[in-house]
Amino acid sequence: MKSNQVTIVDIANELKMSKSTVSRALTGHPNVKPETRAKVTELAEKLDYQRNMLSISLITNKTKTIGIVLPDFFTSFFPQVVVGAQEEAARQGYSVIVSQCNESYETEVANSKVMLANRVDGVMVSLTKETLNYDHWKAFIRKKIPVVFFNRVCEEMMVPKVVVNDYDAAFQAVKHLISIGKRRIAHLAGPAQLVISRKRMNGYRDALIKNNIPIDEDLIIEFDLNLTKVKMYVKHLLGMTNPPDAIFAVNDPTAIEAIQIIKQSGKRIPEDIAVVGFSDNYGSNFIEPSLTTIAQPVKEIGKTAMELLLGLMDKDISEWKPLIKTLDTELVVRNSTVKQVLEQ
Amino acid sequence: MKSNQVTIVDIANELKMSKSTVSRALTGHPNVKPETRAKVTELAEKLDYQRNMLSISLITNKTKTIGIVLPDFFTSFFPQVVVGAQEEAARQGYSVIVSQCNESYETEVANSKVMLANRVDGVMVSLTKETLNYDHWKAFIRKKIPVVFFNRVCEEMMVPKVVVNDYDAAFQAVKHLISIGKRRIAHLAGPAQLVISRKRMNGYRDALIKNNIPIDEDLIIEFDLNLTKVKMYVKHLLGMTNPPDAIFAVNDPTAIEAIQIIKQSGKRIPEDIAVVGFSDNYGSNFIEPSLTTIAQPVKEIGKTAMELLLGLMDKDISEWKPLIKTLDTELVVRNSTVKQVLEQ
DNA sequence: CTGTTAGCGCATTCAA
DNA sequence: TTGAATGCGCTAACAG
Repeated sequence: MKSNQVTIVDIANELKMSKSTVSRALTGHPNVKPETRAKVTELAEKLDYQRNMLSISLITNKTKTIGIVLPDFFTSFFPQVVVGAQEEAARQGYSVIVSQCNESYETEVANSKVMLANRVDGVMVSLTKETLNYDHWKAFIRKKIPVVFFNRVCEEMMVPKVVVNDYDAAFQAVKHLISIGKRRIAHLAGPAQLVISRKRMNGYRDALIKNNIPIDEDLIIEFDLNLTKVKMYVKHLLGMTNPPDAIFAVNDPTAIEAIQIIKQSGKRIPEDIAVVGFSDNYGSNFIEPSLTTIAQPVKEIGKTAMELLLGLMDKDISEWKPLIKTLDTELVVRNSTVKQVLEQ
Repeated sequence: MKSNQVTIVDIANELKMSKSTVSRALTGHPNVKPETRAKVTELAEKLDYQRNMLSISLITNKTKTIGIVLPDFFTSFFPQVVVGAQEEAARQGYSVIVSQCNESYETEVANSKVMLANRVDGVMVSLTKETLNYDHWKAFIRKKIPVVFFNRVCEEMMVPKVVVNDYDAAFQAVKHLISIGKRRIAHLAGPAQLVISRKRMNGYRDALIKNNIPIDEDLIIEFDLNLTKVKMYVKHLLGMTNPPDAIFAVNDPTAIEAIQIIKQSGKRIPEDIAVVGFSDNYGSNFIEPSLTTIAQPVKEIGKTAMELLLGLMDKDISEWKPLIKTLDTELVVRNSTVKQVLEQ
């Protein structure tokens, strides 16, 4: 089936000149008579000629396409990261191809193959909660295709990463709980294979220790982020003989789930039990009580990761520095810890 | 810069055979001695050979890539559509390239150019709220690149579309409000250039008429979906001498915004004023009171649109039928209209 | 069964 | 300033 798109040959024939001249005229090559260039560009415009990036990619071995691989598309977090990343990519003349993995390691591997097949010039990756093996990403490095991790990063790979100050943020969140008088602070933690889970956990532990509050391992529940399990955990916590007076959740969806269970139980938030989340997802400001949480600079994470990635583009692999950018977060205090004065 | 990826030539040289034999062995061509094929595939495996889709695309004039252009990534709606679409695309061996437009017409045009430059085999489009000119999409048809609209469709283009029964759903929603005793039902409507806005508006009007309730134009507020304006509108409605006893909002974010304003005003939901939204977005089930809304089969919308699009792939343009698929929605009754019995 | 050749659309030598 | 020739990696048509 013949192409329906106009090619350089079409223009050359029409204008009775060589393809190379047309090509030069179209690519802004200096050695073209202005008059010739005018004729060519005019006809190209008229015919709605579009350069075939495929052939150029074949020649240059560059596709000007960046792959973004995400663990999920469920909350507002990752889509917003994509927005930031895409803007930056567009600014630098790159397109973006996105795929999400439904938090499945196998899908992640499959998606990495898609990126390879599409000959992306680089990938921006956030790992699924299942991912423990990184061979599929190491293969990119072997092929000299740069990889940048963000949010859910791979510690053992020496590549650029964009993260937030998870440890500090968690520390601040727990400190905030302590400052409002809470002492038995539970932690609904993410799976230990995720670096962010461990960092938030450490921030939690250290905040307690620094404030001379003994750590009660019974108040720490680590789980796989499967939200259906939160109900059971929260009920368990509430039913303890010495129940917690606060919960620090590893992320907002977990915190939101927890809030609903606590409300059903009849306990008051924050008086009986305060709740803090992480990320300031969509919805966290209008759940009742509104959720105190750690706001991440979502779009900036995407933008920064893309900048880091594109920065490696023209460099030799020997110059790839495993730079780690740590962005700042902000504790957003809402009603789930401190009742706010209603503003009109 | 030489490619770092293994090519067929590399394998052919290593094995001292012709490139065509290697190619045949790798593509599953029947006329290859099993022994030869074994040798080739083994070496390909070992060298981590990856077919360069670029050259194949150049030959076949097909990229096996579908573009998805969305108005925004703000709510959970469009990302979920992408998930459905991507799954179906992957199933049929296609990749997907996504871009979102921040509800800007100009960005939509720019994104359409990106899709063209990337030589997508087809596009799945939902229009921005600003879009009134469709030349950029008509250009696709001229180039024989199929276009399928979904959700925010273009009426004047005769191409396949995937929508939900917006009219019926709106009708049901308003009928539901009437059934619980509401009579002065306001409508926060979307901009008239969006077909979905008009259909929902018509469903709203007809439901009132069918139930012998006079339409009060003062209760109908059409706006550009800019959420910051909702506060003003709702306050205006609440301040009327004869205020509405219900609000039907064109989408969930609007309804959620409305609920918050109403709560601040001290009015009770649903006793004083009931609220219904549209789409069942993330968050609608946990806002308080939880939002009665119309649930859309989000992933199925994506899947269906992709099926329709891929169905056109091998067909001649003369066979493209402007099929319109209308998917069913479901009224989800929650506390913003009828207080539910708490389930444990 | 395997090798040879041509060509997809373009940019880029080298010649003129 | 322009034209002709080469090749990016691969498949397919044509010979053996």
